[in-house]
Amino acid sequence: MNNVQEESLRDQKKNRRRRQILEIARGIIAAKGLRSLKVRDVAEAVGCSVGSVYNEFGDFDGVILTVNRETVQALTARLRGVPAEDPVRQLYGLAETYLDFFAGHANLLRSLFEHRMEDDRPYPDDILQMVMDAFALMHPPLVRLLPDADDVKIALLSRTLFSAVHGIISLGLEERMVAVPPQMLRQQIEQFLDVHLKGLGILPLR
Amino acid sequence: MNNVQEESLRDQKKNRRRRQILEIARGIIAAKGLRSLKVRDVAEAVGCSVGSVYNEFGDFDGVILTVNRETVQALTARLRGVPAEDPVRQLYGLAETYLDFFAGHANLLRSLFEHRMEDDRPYPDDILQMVMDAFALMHPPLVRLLPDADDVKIALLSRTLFSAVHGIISLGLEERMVAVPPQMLRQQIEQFLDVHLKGLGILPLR
DNA sequence: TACTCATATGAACATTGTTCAATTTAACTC
DNA sequence: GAGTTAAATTGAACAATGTTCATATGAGTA
Repeated sequence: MNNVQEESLRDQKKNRRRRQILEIARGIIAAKGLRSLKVRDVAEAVGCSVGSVYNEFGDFDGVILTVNRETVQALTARLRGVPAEDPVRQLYGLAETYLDFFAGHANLLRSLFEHRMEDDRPYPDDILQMVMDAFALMHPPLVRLLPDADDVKIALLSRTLFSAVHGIISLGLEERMVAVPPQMLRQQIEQFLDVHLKGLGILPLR
Repeated sequence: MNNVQEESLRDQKKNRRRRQILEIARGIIAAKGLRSLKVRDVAEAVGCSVGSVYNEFGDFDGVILTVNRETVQALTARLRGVPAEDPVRQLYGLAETYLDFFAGHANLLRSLFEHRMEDDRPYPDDILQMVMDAFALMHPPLVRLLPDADDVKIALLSRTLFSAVHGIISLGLEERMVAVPPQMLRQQIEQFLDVHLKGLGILPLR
C-alpha cells in the first residue's frame, strides 16, 4: 500500500488554481488595498468563474484570511533570518526588519491587522497565534540580556516591546500625516530602542 | 444688519436629523463594529430615507468620517482633562486615560484607525491632524522633564511614546489572542513607562 | 466506450451603496 | 392667507458586489 499518493491531474489543477487565486488577490491588496479587492476581479484575472473561488475558499473572507496567513508566515521567515550572535544587535535587527517588511508591504500588513470578520465571527485563532509567535521573537535575545529575570516577565516584555515598535511603525507609515520619511522612521525606532534598553539596564550599541 | 442669524425651522430640522444620524451610526459602530454599519439600518432607525443621509453627508464614508472626527475630539477632551501638576504623573495619566478610552470604545477607535477610503482617496487631513495633535499632548510634560532637550526632538519623542502606547493597547485589546485582561494591560503600560522614563533619565513615580 | 461523480460554471439572487426625477415643505411675497 | 419659489425629502430604480446552486464538464474507472 502506497501512502505517498501521486497527485492526480485533478489535484494538480486544483492546487495550481488555488495558488493563482492567492497570487492575484495578494497582488491587488498590495497594490490597491484590501478595500479594492473584488471577487469578480480576482476570478477574471485568474481566468475562472467566481464559483471556483467559492469552491476553493468557502467565502471571500477565506481568500483574505489565507493571504493574511501567508503574510504573517513571510514576515516570520524574515524575522527568523535576523542574525542572533549579538542579542542587542538582534533586537535592533528585529525592529528594523519589521520596519523594512512593513514599509515594503504596507497594504498587506494593514490587511493582516485591520481586517474584521463579518457579523461577530472571530478572527481565526491560528493567525492571531502566528502574530503572537512572531512578536515573541524578541524573547530569546531578551533572555540572554536579562538572565536573572522571570521568564514570564520576559515573555510579556517581548510582546510589549514588539507591540510598541509596531505602533510606532504603523502610525509612522500612515500616509499623509506629515509623512515621516522612511529613513527618519528608522532613526526613530533606533532611538526608541536606545532609550528603552537603557531603561532596562542594557547597554545600547552606540 | 444682524449677523447673528436666527436658526430657521429648516436648519433646526436639518441639524436635528444630522445629529440623529450620527448618534445612530455611532451606536451601531460601537456595538457591532464598522463592518456592520449599513445605510438602510441607519435611515430606518432615524426614521428618514436613505436619500436624506446622502443629502447630509455626501456619501456613506462621510458619515463614518464624521463619527471618527467626533471620536478623536472626545478622546482629545478626555486627554486634556488629565491633571498637569506633576509632569511624570501626567504622562502616566495620559497613557492610562488613553487605555480607559480605548477599552471603553474599542470599536470606535478601530473605526478611527482602520477605516480606509474607497479607491485611493486620501483620508481627510483634518482628522489625521487631530490624531497627531492628540498624540502631541505628551509634549508639554516632556518639555518640563527634559528642559535642556531640543524642542523638535521632544516633539518627535512625544509622538513616538504615544504611538508606542497606542501599539501596546491596540494589540493588547485585540480580542481572543489569550485576552490580556484590562488590569494586566494597565500594569503593562505602567511598566513600559517606568522603563522608558528611566531610560530617558527621568525618575519614575514608584 | 460508457458510466460515475467530483469539480467548474455562470446566471440568478441577495445585499448594500448611490442616484435622481418627482414630491413635499419651509420661506417668502404680495 | 393664497400663491410662488427654492430647497429639502423621498424612495424607487440603479449599480456594484458578495453568494448560491442547478447544470454542464471532464477526470477517473471498469
